[in-house]
Amino acid sequence: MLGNWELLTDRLPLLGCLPAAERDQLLGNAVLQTVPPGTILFEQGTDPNFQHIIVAGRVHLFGRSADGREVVIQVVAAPDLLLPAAVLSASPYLTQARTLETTGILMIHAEAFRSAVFSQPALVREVIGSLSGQFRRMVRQIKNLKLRTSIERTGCYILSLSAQQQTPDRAVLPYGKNLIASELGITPESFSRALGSLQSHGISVQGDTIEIRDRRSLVAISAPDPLIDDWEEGSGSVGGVRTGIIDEKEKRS
Amino acid sequence: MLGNWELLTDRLPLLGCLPAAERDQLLGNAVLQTVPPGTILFEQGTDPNFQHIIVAGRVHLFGRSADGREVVIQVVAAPDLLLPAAVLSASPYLTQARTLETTGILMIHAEAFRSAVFSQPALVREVIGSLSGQFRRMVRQIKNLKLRTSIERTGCYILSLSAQQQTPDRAVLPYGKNLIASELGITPESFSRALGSLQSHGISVQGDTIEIRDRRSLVAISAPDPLIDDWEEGSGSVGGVRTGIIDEKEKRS
DNA sequence: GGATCGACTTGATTATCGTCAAGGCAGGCG
DNA sequence: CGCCTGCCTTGACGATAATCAAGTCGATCC
Repeated sequence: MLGNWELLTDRLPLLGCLPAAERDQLLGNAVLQTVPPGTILFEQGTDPNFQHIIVAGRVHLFGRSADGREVVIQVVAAPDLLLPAAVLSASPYLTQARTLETTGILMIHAEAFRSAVFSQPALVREVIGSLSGQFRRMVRQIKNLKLRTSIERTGCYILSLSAQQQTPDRAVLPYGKNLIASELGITPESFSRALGSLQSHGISVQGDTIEIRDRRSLVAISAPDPLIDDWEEGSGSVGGVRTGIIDEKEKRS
Repeated sequence: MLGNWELLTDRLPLLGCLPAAERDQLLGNAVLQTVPPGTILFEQGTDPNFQHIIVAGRVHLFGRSADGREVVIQVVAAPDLLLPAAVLSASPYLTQARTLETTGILMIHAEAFRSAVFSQPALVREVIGSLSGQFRRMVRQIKNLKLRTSIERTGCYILSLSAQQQTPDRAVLPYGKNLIASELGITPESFSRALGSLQSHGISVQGDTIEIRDRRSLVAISAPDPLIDDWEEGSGSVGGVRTGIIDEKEKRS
Protein backbone atom coordinates (compact mmCIF):
# COMPACT_ATOMS: atom_id res chain seq x y z
CA MET A 1 0.00 0.00 0.00
CA LEU A 2 2.78 2.41 0.78
CA GLY A 3 5.07 1.03 -1.88
CA ASN A 4 8.01 -1.21 -1.14
CA TRP A 5 11.37 -0.43 0.34
CA GLU A 6 13.32 0.31 -2.81
CA LEU A 7 10.73 2.64 -4.18
CA LEU A 8 10.74 4.61 -0.97
CA THR A 9 14.44 4.93 -0.46
CA ASP A 10 14.84 6.13 -4.01
CA ARG A 11 12.40 8.97 -3.75
CA LEU A 12 12.75 9.72 -0.08
CA PRO A 13 12.63 13.49 -0.05
CA LEU A 14 14.83 14.15 2.95
CA LEU A 15 17.42 11.46 2.50
CA GLY A 16 17.49 11.41 -1.27
CA CYS A 17 20.28 13.95 -1.21
CA LEU A 18 22.75 11.57 0.36
CA PRO A 19 25.34 9.56 -1.54
CA ALA A 20 24.08 5.99 -1.88
CA ALA A 21 26.68 4.55 0.45
CA GLU A 22 25.86 6.87 3.32
CA ARG A 23 22.17 6.56 2.74
CA ASP A 24 22.25 2.79 2.83
CA GLN A 25 24.34 2.84 5.96
CA LEU A 26 21.80 5.10 7.68
CA LEU A 27 18.94 2.94 6.48
CA GLY A 28 20.79 -0.19 7.54
CA ASN A 29 19.34 -0.20 11.02
CA ALA A 30 16.33 1.92 10.29
CA VAL A 31 12.75 0.70 10.39
CA LEU A 32 9.99 1.55 7.98
CA GLN A 33 6.57 1.16 9.50
CA THR A 34 3.03 1.59 8.35
CA VAL A 35 1.26 2.65 11.51
CA PRO A 36 -2.51 2.50 11.95
CA PRO A 37 -4.65 5.42 13.11
CA GLY A 38 -4.40 6.17 16.81
CA THR A 39 -0.81 5.06 17.28
CA ILE A 40 1.24 7.01 19.80
CA LEU A 41 4.70 7.44 18.34
CA PHE A 42 6.14 8.95 21.50
CA GLU A 43 4.96 10.42 24.76
CA GLN A 44 5.45 13.95 26.01
CA GLY A 45 8.36 14.18 28.44
CA THR A 46 10.29 11.16 27.15
CA ASP A 47 13.71 11.27 25.53
CA PRO A 48 13.99 10.74 21.79
CA ASN A 49 15.35 7.36 20.72
CA PHE A 50 14.62 7.78 17.04
CA GLN A 51 14.37 10.41 14.41
CA HIS A 52 11.00 9.72 12.86
CA ILE A 53 10.58 10.68 9.23
CA ILE A 54 7.02 11.01 7.98
CA VAL A 55 6.92 9.35 4.61
CA ALA A 56 3.18 9.40 4.04
CA GLY A 57 0.23 10.81 5.90
CA ARG A 58 0.11 13.16 8.87
CA VAL A 59 1.03 13.19 12.54
CA HIS A 60 -0.61 15.31 15.22
CA LEU A 61 1.39 16.76 18.07
CA PHE A 62 -0.54 17.06 21.34
CA GLY A 63 0.32 19.08 24.40
CA ARG A 64 -1.12 17.98 27.70
CA SER A 65 -1.41 20.00 30.89
CA ALA A 66 -1.11 18.71 34.42
CA ASP A 67 -4.90 18.41 34.76
CA GLY A 68 -5.16 16.24 31.66
CA ARG A 69 -6.47 18.70 29.10
CA GLU A 70 -5.02 18.05 25.69
CA VAL A 71 -4.61 20.40 22.74
CA VAL A 72 -3.17 20.15 19.26
CA ILE A 73 0.11 22.03 19.02
CA GLN A 74 0.79 21.34 15.37
CA VAL A 75 0.09 18.94 12.55
CA VAL A 76 3.10 17.66 10.61
CA ALA A 77 2.54 16.31 7.11
CA ALA A 78 4.66 14.12 4.87
CA PRO A 79 7.33 14.54 3.84
CA ASP A 80 8.98 15.96 6.93
CA LEU A 81 10.99 15.19 10.04
CA LEU A 82 9.13 14.72 13.30
CA LEU A 83 10.47 17.22 15.85
CA PRO A 84 14.11 17.28 14.75
CA ALA A 85 14.67 19.94 17.41
CA ALA A 86 14.16 17.41 20.19
CA VAL A 87 16.26 14.73 18.54
CA LEU A 88 19.17 16.98 17.62
CA SER A 89 19.33 18.66 21.00
CA ALA A 90 18.79 15.33 22.76
CA SER A 91 16.11 16.92 24.92
CA PRO A 92 12.81 15.47 26.07
CA TYR A 93 9.84 15.78 23.75
CA LEU A 94 7.53 18.63 24.70
CA THR A 95 4.55 16.99 23.01
CA GLN A 96 3.01 13.64 22.36
CA ALA A 97 2.92 12.48 18.73
CA ARG A 98 -0.10 10.52 17.58
CA THR A 99 -1.36 9.39 14.19
CA LEU A 100 -4.96 9.94 13.19
CA GLU A 101 -4.75 8.16 9.90
CA THR A 102 -2.67 5.40 8.38
CA THR A 103 0.81 6.83 8.19
CA GLY A 104 4.20 5.76 6.86
CA ILE A 105 7.05 6.36 9.27
CA LEU A 106 10.74 5.77 8.81
CA MET A 107 12.57 5.48 12.12
CA ILE A 108 16.30 6.09 12.41
CA HIS A 109 18.23 5.66 15.62
CA ALA A 110 18.69 9.09 17.13
CA GLU A 111 22.42 8.78 17.64
CA ALA A 112 22.99 7.53 14.12
CA PHE A 113 20.91 10.39 12.78
CA ARG A 114 22.78 12.99 14.80
CA SER A 115 26.19 11.83 13.68
CA ALA A 116 25.01 11.60 10.08
CA VAL A 117 23.71 15.16 10.23
CA PHE A 118 26.93 16.54 11.62
CA SER A 119 29.05 14.72 9.07
CA GLN A 120 26.98 14.99 5.88
CA PRO A 121 26.74 18.48 4.44
CA ALA A 122 23.92 17.42 2.14
CA LEU A 123 21.86 16.29 5.09
CA VAL A 124 22.54 19.52 6.95
CA ARG A 125 20.77 21.42 4.25
CA GLU A 126 17.65 19.28 4.57
CA VAL A 127 17.63 19.37 8.35
CA ILE A 128 18.12 23.11 8.53
CA GLY A 129 15.36 23.53 5.97
CA SER A 130 12.99 21.42 8.02
CA LEU A 131 13.90 23.12 11.29
CA SER A 132 13.51 26.56 9.76
CA GLY A 133 10.19 25.70 8.21
CA GLN A 134 8.80 24.30 11.43
CA PHE A 135 10.06 27.27 13.43
CA ARG A 136 8.36 29.67 11.08
CA ARG A 137 5.10 27.77 11.27
CA MET A 138 5.25 28.17 15.03
CA VAL A 139 5.80 31.90 14.74
CA ARG A 140 2.82 32.13 12.42
CA GLN A 141 0.67 30.22 14.87
CA ILE A 142 1.63 32.51 17.74
CA LYS A 143 0.74 35.55 15.68
CA ASN A 144 -2.52 33.84 14.80
CA LEU A 145 -3.32 33.21 18.45
CA LYS A 146 -2.27 36.60 19.78
CA LEU A 147 -3.55 38.90 17.06
CA ARG A 148 -6.84 37.40 15.94
CA THR A 149 -10.25 36.44 17.26
CA SER A 150 -11.62 32.95 16.93
CA ILE A 151 -13.80 33.94 13.98
CA GLU A 152 -10.88 35.44 12.11
CA ARG A 153 -8.82 32.33 12.77
CA THR A 154 -11.63 30.15 11.51
CA GLY A 155 -12.11 32.22 8.38
CA CYS A 156 -8.41 32.25 7.59
CA TYR A 157 -8.24 28.53 8.18
CA ILE A 158 -10.92 27.98 5.55
CA LEU A 159 -9.20 30.30 3.10
CA SER A 160 -5.93 28.50 3.72
CA LEU A 161 -7.53 25.10 3.11
CA SER A 162 -9.16 26.30 -0.05
CA ALA A 163 -5.81 27.55 -1.35
CA GLN A 164 -4.01 24.35 -0.40
CA GLN A 165 -6.67 22.24 -2.08
CA GLN A 166 -6.70 24.44 -5.19
CA THR A 167 -10.46 24.81 -4.99
CA PRO A 168 -11.26 28.52 -4.72
CA ASP A 169 -14.95 27.94 -4.10
CA ARG A 170 -14.70 25.10 -1.64
CA ALA A 171 -12.72 23.69 1.27
CA VAL A 172 -12.86 20.22 2.77
CA LEU A 173 -11.94 19.83 6.42
CA PRO A 174 -9.05 17.38 6.59
CA TYR A 175 -10.02 15.79 9.91
CA GLY A 176 -12.54 15.99 12.72
CA LYS A 177 -13.85 19.34 13.87
CA ASN A 178 -12.77 18.70 17.44
CA LEU A 179 -9.17 18.52 16.31
CA ILE A 180 -9.41 21.57 14.10
CA ALA A 181 -10.90 23.54 16.97
CA SER A 182 -8.02 22.53 19.18
CA GLU A 183 -5.55 23.47 16.48
CA LEU A 184 -7.17 26.91 16.31
CA GLY A 185 -7.02 27.25 20.07
CA ILE A 186 -10.76 27.16 20.73
CA THR A 187 -13.36 24.66 21.95
CA PRO A 188 -15.40 22.53 19.55
CA GLU A 189 -18.50 24.49 20.53
CA SER A 190 -16.85 27.79 19.69
CA PHE A 191 -15.66 26.39 16.37
CA SER A 192 -19.17 25.29 15.54
CA ARG A 193 -20.48 28.75 16.38
CA ALA A 194 -17.70 30.41 14.41
CA LEU A 195 -18.70 28.39 11.35
CA GLY A 196 -22.27 29.42 12.06
CA SER A 197 -21.37 33.11 12.17
CA LEU A 198 -19.36 32.85 8.97
CA GLN A 199 -22.45 31.64 7.15
CA SER A 200 -23.58 35.26 7.15
CA HIS A 201 -20.24 36.13 5.58
CA GLY A 202 -19.94 34.12 2.43
CA ILE A 203 -19.76 30.45 3.33
CA SER A 204 -22.13 27.55 3.74
CA VAL A 205 -21.30 24.42 5.66
CA GLN A 206 -22.34 20.86 4.81
CA GLY A 207 -20.67 18.34 7.05
CA ASP A 208 -16.96 18.54 6.36
CA THR A 209 -17.16 20.52 3.15
CA ILE A 210 -17.49 24.26 3.11
CA GLU A 211 -18.73 26.16 0.09
CA ILE A 212 -17.22 29.57 -0.37
CA ARG A 213 -20.08 31.53 -1.93
CA ASP A 214 -18.70 35.04 -1.49
CA ARG A 215 -14.95 35.07 -1.17
CA ARG A 216 -14.84 38.84 -0.93
CA SER A 217 -17.06 38.83 2.11
CA LEU A 218 -15.11 36.00 3.73
CA VAL A 219 -11.82 37.77 3.14
CA ALA A 220 -13.24 41.00 4.51
CA ILE A 221 -14.14 39.47 7.84
CA SER A 222 -11.14 37.16 8.11
CA ALA A 223 -8.40 39.66 7.27
CA PRO A 224 -5.90 37.12 5.93
CA ASP A 225 -2.24 38.13 6.04
CA PRO A 226 0.65 36.49 4.19
CA LEU A 227 2.83 36.97 7.27
CA ILE A 228 0.46 34.86 9.36
CA ASP A 229 -1.23 32.43 6.99
CA ASP A 230 0.96 30.06 5.08
CA TRP A 231 -0.43 30.38 1.57
CA GLU A 232 -0.33 32.60 -1.44
CA GLU A 233 -3.51 34.05 -2.87
CA GLY A 234 -3.64 33.38 -6.59
CA SER A 235 -0.42 31.42 -6.95
CA GLY A 236 -0.68 27.69 -7.42
CA SER A 237 2.30 26.83 -5.24
CA VAL A 238 1.62 25.35 -1.86
CA GLY A 239 4.26 27.60 -0.34
CA GLY A 240 7.47 26.52 1.31
CA VAL A 241 9.58 23.52 0.45
CA ARG A 242 6.79 21.08 0.95
CA THR A 243 5.44 19.56 -2.27
CA GLY A 244 3.27 16.48 -2.10
CA ILE A 245 4.91 13.20 -3.03
CA ILE A 246 2.96 10.20 -1.85
CA ASP A 247 0.33 12.55 -0.64
CA GLU A 248 -2.74 11.21 -2.43
CA LYS A 249 -5.91 12.48 -0.91
CA GLU A 250 -7.11 9.86 1.52
CA LYS A 251 -9.59 11.34 3.91
CA ARG A 252 -9.98 10.35 7.52
CA SER A 253 -8.62 6.89 8.30
CA MET B 1 31.30 49.66 27.34
CA LEU B 2 30.77 46.54 25.31
CA GLY B 3 34.47 45.71 25.21
CA ASN B 4 36.59 46.06 22.13
CA TRP B 5 36.71 44.01 18.99
CA GLU B 6 39.41 41.52 19.94
CA LEU B 7 37.86 40.74 23.26
CA LEU B 8 34.58 40.03 21.57
CA THR B 9 35.79 37.87 18.76
CA ASP B 10 37.75 35.75 21.19
CA ARG B 11 34.89 34.88 23.43
CA LEU B 12 32.08 35.07 20.92
CA PRO B 13 29.97 32.15 21.92
CA LEU B 14 28.55 31.22 18.55
CA LEU B 15 31.57 31.80 16.38
CA GLY B 16 34.22 30.82 18.88
CA CYS B 17 34.11 27.29 17.57
CA LEU B 18 35.48 28.23 14.19
CA PRO B 19 39.12 27.90 13.15
CA ALA B 20 40.72 31.33 13.32
CA ALA B 21 41.15 31.63 9.57
CA GLU B 22 37.50 30.99 8.81
CA ARG B 23 36.33 33.13 11.66
CA ASP B 24 38.39 36.09 10.57
CA GLN B 25 37.17 35.70 7.03
CA LEU B 26 33.57 35.75 8.21
CA LEU B 27 34.24 38.73 10.43
CA GLY B 28 36.09 40.46 7.63
CA ASN B 29 33.04 42.15 6.25
CA ALA B 30 30.96 41.97 9.36
CA VAL B 31 29.88 44.94 11.45
CA LEU B 32 29.79 45.17 15.20
CA GLN B 33 27.34 47.76 16.41
CA THR B 34 26.24 49.09 19.75
CA VAL B 35 22.66 50.03 19.09
CA PRO B 36 20.66 52.33 21.34
CA PRO B 37 17.23 51.50 22.79
CA GLY B 38 14.39 51.75 20.31
CA THR B 39 16.36 50.75 17.24
CA ILE B 40 14.50 48.73 14.62
CA LEU B 41 16.90 46.09 13.33
CA PHE B 42 14.56 44.93 10.61
CA GLU B 43 10.95 45.27 9.60
CA GLN B 44 8.36 42.54 9.34
CA GLY B 45 7.92 41.36 5.74
CA THR B 46 11.37 42.36 4.51
CA ASP B 47 14.04 39.97 3.26
CA PRO B 48 17.06 39.26 5.45
CA ASN B 49 20.30 40.91 4.39
CA PHE B 50 22.27 40.04 7.47
CA GLN B 51 22.51 37.40 10.10
CA HIS B 52 22.37 39.41 13.31
CA ILE B 53 24.15 37.93 16.30
CA ILE B 54 23.16 39.32 19.67
CA VAL B 55 26.36 39.82 21.60
CA ALA B 56 24.97 41.69 24.58
CA GLY B 57 21.52 42.70 25.70
CA ARG B 58 18.14 41.66 24.38
CA VAL B 59 16.02 42.07 21.28
CA HIS B 60 12.22 41.99 21.15
CA LEU B 61 10.38 40.48 18.22
CA PHE B 62 7.07 42.14 17.42
CA GLY B 63 4.25 40.86 15.28
CA ARG B 64 1.88 43.40 13.78
CA SER B 65 -1.58 42.79 12.37
CA ALA B 66 -3.17 44.58 9.46
CA ASP B 67 -5.01 46.98 11.77
CA GLY B 68 -1.78 48.03 13.46
CA ARG B 69 -1.97 46.16 16.74
CA GLU B 70 1.41 44.97 17.84
CA VAL B 71 2.35 42.12 20.16
CA VAL B 72 5.56 40.61 21.45
CA ILE B 73 6.23 37.27 19.83
CA GLN B 74 9.44 36.49 21.63
CA VAL B 75 12.40 38.05 23.40
CA VAL B 76 15.84 36.89 22.31
CA ALA B 77 18.74 37.37 24.72
CA ALA B 78 22.49 37.35 24.19
CA PRO B 79 24.22 35.27 23.17
CA ASP B 80 22.07 34.03 20.32
CA LEU B 81 21.30 34.33 16.64
CA LEU B 82 18.44 36.59 15.58
CA LEU B 83 15.93 34.54 13.59
CA PRO B 84 18.35 32.20 11.84
CA ALA B 85 15.30 30.47 10.35
CA ALA B 86 14.55 33.47 8.15
CA VAL B 87 18.17 34.02 7.14
CA LEU B 88 18.92 30.38 6.34
CA SER B 89 15.74 29.83 4.38
CA ALA B 90 16.10 33.23 2.70
CA SER B 91 12.48 34.00 3.48
CA PRO B 92 10.94 37.27 4.61
CA TYR B 93 10.96 38.07 8.31
CA LEU B 94 7.66 37.33 9.99
CA THR B 95 8.33 39.85 12.76
CA GLN B 96 9.91 43.17 13.41
CA ALA B 97 13.02 43.20 15.61
CA ARG B 98 13.48 46.12 17.96
CA THR B 99 15.85 46.84 20.82
CA LEU B 100 14.55 48.14 24.14
CA GLU B 101 17.90 48.57 25.75
CA THR B 102 21.44 49.21 24.63
CA THR B 103 22.42 46.11 22.72
CA GLY B 104 25.51 44.73 21.03
CA ILE B 105 24.85 43.32 17.58
CA LEU B 106 27.23 41.64 15.20
CA MET B 107 25.96 41.72 11.64
CA ILE B 108 27.18 39.25 9.02
CA HIS B 109 26.11 39.35 5.41
CA ALA B 110 23.39 36.77 4.95
CA GLU B 111 24.95 35.08 1.97
CA ALA B 112 28.35 34.85 3.64
CA PHE B 113 26.72 33.39 6.72
CA ARG B 114 24.77 30.82 4.73
CA SER B 115 27.78 29.56 2.87
CA ALA B 116 29.83 29.47 6.04
CA VAL B 117 27.16 27.39 7.76
CA PHE B 118 26.95 24.89 4.94
CA SER B 119 30.72 24.50 4.75
CA GLN B 120 31.79 24.60 8.41
CA PRO B 121 30.73 21.59 10.46
CA ALA B 122 31.57 23.40 13.68
CA LEU B 123 29.19 26.20 12.82
CA VAL B 124 26.46 23.74 11.92
CA ARG B 125 26.41 22.52 15.45
CA GLU B 126 25.92 26.01 16.83
CA VAL B 127 23.27 26.93 14.29
CA ILE B 128 21.30 23.75 14.80
CA GLY B 129 21.54 24.28 18.54
CA SER B 130 20.18 27.78 18.23
CA LEU B 131 17.41 26.79 15.84
CA SER B 132 16.37 23.88 18.03
CA GLY B 133 16.37 25.99 21.15
CA GLN B 134 14.28 28.70 19.56
CA PHE B 135 11.85 26.17 18.11
CA ARG B 136 11.35 24.58 21.48
CA ARG B 137 10.75 27.94 23.11
CA MET B 138 7.99 28.54 20.58
CA VAL B 139 6.40 25.19 21.37
CA ARG B 140 6.48 26.05 25.05
CA GLN B 141 4.82 29.37 24.38
CA ILE B 142 2.03 27.78 22.39
CA LYS B 143 1.36 25.33 25.18
CA ASN B 144 1.40 28.25 27.59
CA LEU B 145 -1.17 30.14 25.52
CA LYS B 146 -3.46 27.23 24.79
CA LEU B 147 -3.44 25.40 28.10
CA ARG B 148 -3.35 28.12 30.76
CA THR B 149 -5.32 31.08 31.99
CA SER B 150 -3.80 34.53 32.24
CA ILE B 151 -3.30 34.20 35.98
CA GLU B 152 -1.47 30.91 35.60
CA ARG B 153 0.73 32.40 32.91
CA THR B 154 1.50 35.37 35.14
CA GLY B 155 2.33 33.17 38.12
CA CYS B 156 4.58 30.90 36.10
CA TYR B 157 6.29 33.90 34.60
CA ILE B 158 7.18 35.15 38.06
CA LEU B 159 8.42 31.73 39.13
CA SER B 160 10.47 31.52 35.98
CA LEU B 161 12.03 34.93 36.61
CA SER B 162 12.82 34.06 40.18
CA ALA B 163 14.59 30.89 39.07
CA GLN B 164 16.53 32.69 36.33
CA GLN B 165 17.62 35.38 38.75
CA GLN B 166 18.57 32.87 41.41
CA THR B 167 16.48 34.69 43.99
CA PRO B 168 13.88 32.26 45.35
CA ASP B 169 12.06 34.91 47.33
CA ARG B 170 12.02 37.67 44.76
CA ALA B 171 11.67 38.44 41.06
CA VAL B 172 12.48 41.65 39.23
CA LEU B 173 10.58 42.39 36.06
CA PRO B 174 13.14 42.78 33.29
CA TYR B 175 11.26 45.43 31.31
CA GLY B 176 8.02 47.39 31.22
CA LYS B 177 4.76 45.75 32.24
CA ASN B 178 3.13 46.58 28.92
CA LEU B 179 5.69 44.45 27.15
CA ILE B 180 5.45 41.60 29.59
CA ALA B 181 1.68 41.60 29.22
CA SER B 182 2.05 41.38 25.48
CA GLU B 183 4.55 38.57 25.83
CA LEU B 184 2.03 36.70 27.97
CA GLY B 185 -0.71 37.31 25.43
CA ILE B 186 -2.86 39.62 27.56
CA THR B 187 -3.56 43.33 27.86
CA PRO B 188 -1.68 45.54 30.32
CA GLU B 189 -4.87 45.95 32.34
CA SER B 190 -5.31 42.21 32.64
CA PHE B 191 -1.70 41.81 33.66
CA SER B 192 -2.12 44.39 36.37
CA ARG B 193 -5.22 42.60 37.64
CA ALA B 194 -3.48 39.25 37.47
CA LEU B 195 -0.70 40.60 39.68
CA GLY B 196 -3.40 41.94 41.95
CA SER B 197 -5.09 38.55 42.24
CA LEU B 198 -1.79 36.82 42.91
CA GLN B 199 -1.28 39.03 45.96
CA SER B 200 -3.80 36.76 47.69
CA HIS B 201 -1.63 33.84 46.66
CA GLY B 202 1.81 34.46 48.04
CA ILE B 203 3.27 37.51 46.34
CA SER B 204 3.47 41.22 46.94
CA VAL B 205 4.23 43.74 44.25
CA GLN B 206 6.28 46.91 44.59
CA GLY B 207 6.90 48.56 41.27
CA ASP B 208 8.99 46.19 39.23
CA THR B 209 10.06 43.91 42.05
CA ILE B 210 7.87 41.10 43.28
CA GLU B 211 8.38 39.51 46.66
CA ILE B 212 7.51 35.84 46.83
CA ARG B 213 6.19 35.46 50.36
CA ASP B 214 4.61 32.04 50.07
CA ARG B 215 6.10 30.03 47.25
CA ARG B 216 3.93 27.03 48.00
CA SER B 217 0.78 29.05 47.50
CA LEU B 218 2.11 30.63 44.32
CA VAL B 219 3.08 27.26 42.90
CA ALA B 220 -0.31 25.84 43.83
CA ILE B 221 -2.23 28.42 41.80
CA SER B 222 0.25 28.66 38.93
CA ALA B 223 0.71 24.95 38.23
CA PRO B 224 4.20 25.23 36.74
CA ASP B 225 5.25 22.45 34.39
CA PRO B 226 8.78 21.65 33.22
CA LEU B 227 7.38 20.87 29.77
CA ILE B 228 6.01 24.40 29.44
CA ASP B 229 8.21 26.64 31.56
CA ASP B 230 11.86 26.82 30.72
CA TRP B 231 13.46 26.44 34.15
CA GLU B 232 14.37 23.85 36.70
CA GLU B 233 13.08 24.10 40.25
CA GLY B 234 15.98 23.79 42.68
CA SER B 235 18.79 23.44 40.18
CA GLY B 236 21.05 26.43 39.65
CA SER B 237 21.36 25.97 35.90
CA VAL B 238 19.44 28.33 33.70
CA GLY B 239 18.42 25.45 31.48
CA GLY B 240 19.33 24.83 27.89
CA VAL B 241 22.61 25.75 26.23
CA ARG B 242 22.34 29.38 27.14
CA THR B 243 24.68 30.51 29.93
CA GLY B 244 25.21 34.20 30.52
CA ILE B 245 28.45 35.67 29.23
CA ILE B 246 28.39 39.42 28.95
CA ASP B 247 25.02 39.39 30.55
CA GLU B 248 25.56 41.77 33.47
CA LYS B 249 22.30 42.93 34.90
CA GLU B 250 21.55 46.29 33.41
CA LYS B 251 17.95 47.16 33.86
CA ARG B 252 15.80 49.14 31.44
CA SER B 253 17.75 51.36 29.11
C1' DG C 1 7.41 74.57 42.40
C1' DG C 2 3.98 73.59 38.92
C1' DA C 3 3.00 71.53 34.62
C1' DT C 4 3.35 67.68 31.82
C1' DC C 5 4.05 63.25 30.25
C1' DG C 6 4.26 58.36 30.51
C1' DA C 7 3.52 54.19 32.88
C1' DC C 8 0.61 51.96 35.67
C1' DT C 9 -3.73 51.02 38.28
C1' DT C 10 -8.64 50.76 39.12
C1' DG C 11 -13.43 50.59 38.16
C1' DA C 12 -17.48 49.81 35.19
C1' DT C 13 -19.03 47.64 31.30
C1' DT C 14 -19.08 44.75 27.37
C1' DA C 15 -17.47 41.09 24.36
C1' DT C 16 -15.70 36.87 23.78
C1' DC C 17 -15.24 32.44 24.83
C1' DG C 18 -15.74 28.31 27.83
C1' DT C 19 -18.76 25.27 30.39
C1' DC C 20 -22.66 22.56 31.14
C1' DA C 21 -26.56 20.31 29.44
C1' DA C 22 -29.67 18.71 26.03
C1' DG C 23 -30.77 17.29 21.55
C1' DG C 24 -30.06 15.88 16.49
C1' DC C 25 -28.16 12.89 13.18
C1' DA C 26 -25.54 9.39 10.83
C1' DG C 27 -23.28 5.07 10.99
C1' DG C 28 -22.72 0.43 12.97
C1' DC C 29 -24.52 -3.60 14.89
C1' DG C 30 -27.33 -6.97 16.98
C1' DC D 1 -35.61 -2.49 12.22
C1' DG D 2 -34.37 -0.39 16.65
C1' DC D 3 -30.83 0.81 19.48
C1' DC D 4 -26.73 2.16 20.29
C1' DT D 5 -22.48 5.28 20.06
C1' DG D 6 -19.78 9.11 18.60
C1' DC D 7 -19.70 13.52 16.66
C1' DC D 8 -21.61 17.61 16.07
C1' DT D 9 -24.86 21.40 17.02
C1' DT D 10 -27.64 24.50 19.91
C1' DG D 11 -29.00 26.91 23.85
C1' DA D 12 -28.46 28.95 28.41
C1' DC D 13 -25.33 30.47 31.54
C1' DG D 14 -21.00 31.88 33.64
C1' DA D 15 -16.14 32.94 33.66
C1' DT D 16 -12.52 35.22 31.70
C1' DA D 17 -10.43 38.82 29.57
C1' DA D 18 -10.88 43.12 26.56
C1' DT D 19 -12.40 47.74 26.24
C1' DC D 20 -13.39 52.28 27.72
C1' DA D 21 -12.63 55.80 30.94
C1' DA D 22 -10.80 57.96 35.06
C1' DG D 23 -7.55 58.53 38.14
C1' DT D 24 -2.86 57.84 40.65
C1' DC D 25 1.95 58.15 40.91
C1' DG D 26 6.58 59.43 39.76
C1' DA D 27 9.84 61.48 36.86
C1' DT D 28 11.24 65.21 34.00
C1' DC D 29 11.44 69.83 32.40
C1' DC D 30 10.90 74.42 32.38
